[in-house]
Amino acid sequence: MISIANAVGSGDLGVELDVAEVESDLDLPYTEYDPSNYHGLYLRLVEGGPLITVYRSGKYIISGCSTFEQLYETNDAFLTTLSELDIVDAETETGFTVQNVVCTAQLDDPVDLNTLSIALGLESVEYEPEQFPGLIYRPADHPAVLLVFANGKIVITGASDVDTAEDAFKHLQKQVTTYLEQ
DNA sequence: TCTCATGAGTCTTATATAAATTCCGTAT
DNA sequence: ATACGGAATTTATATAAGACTCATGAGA
Repeated sequence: MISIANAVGSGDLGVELDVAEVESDLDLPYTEYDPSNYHGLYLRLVEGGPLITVYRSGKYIISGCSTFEQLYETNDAFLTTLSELDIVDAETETGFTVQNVVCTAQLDDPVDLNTLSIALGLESVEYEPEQFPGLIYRPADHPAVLLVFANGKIVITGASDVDTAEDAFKHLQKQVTTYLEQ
């Protein structure tokens, strides 16, 4: 009932890098390094696949994955590629961690966002339709942020695992059901 | 027929959300 | 000098506005 749209993870290679040099050493379908635009080196191991942003410090971010499996596989492939070029040791432990998961879900029915903002409690809601069509809900006891749209579509973001996102969504569903009954 | 204008329809961008990262500018 | 905020990236979501293309009509 909820599906992952984007998973983001980060790790640390533990070595300082000359990212311009790394870019030229790699033979990838996509690389981009333009310090005047951004100081991170962008890499894609697969065309159209997840994006890896590598920094001078050796820290890196992988984004654009639609499953955790793809995220970890991308991380493994990235480390393998780097170790083959002797940029890092094959045994490098990067402490790769999932940082954020963006999920989508759908409520059974359309919702009136003005009514819902009152039902959820104005203190935890931001809803300014002229600025953005979605209602922004930050549940007090769930570490995630939900975007609720009038047609019932939901975006859950800010959670570091799917269970947390799912709990937050279930909580929202319960609140919506309660408000419908009143 | 050719050119210009206007209309319609499509496409892009901005708006907002989270997280990691580093660097640059500003403010104290 | 230190501290802090904004910048770019990804992704779903939905609105509006502006940019843009193509067509058709009218006037010359």
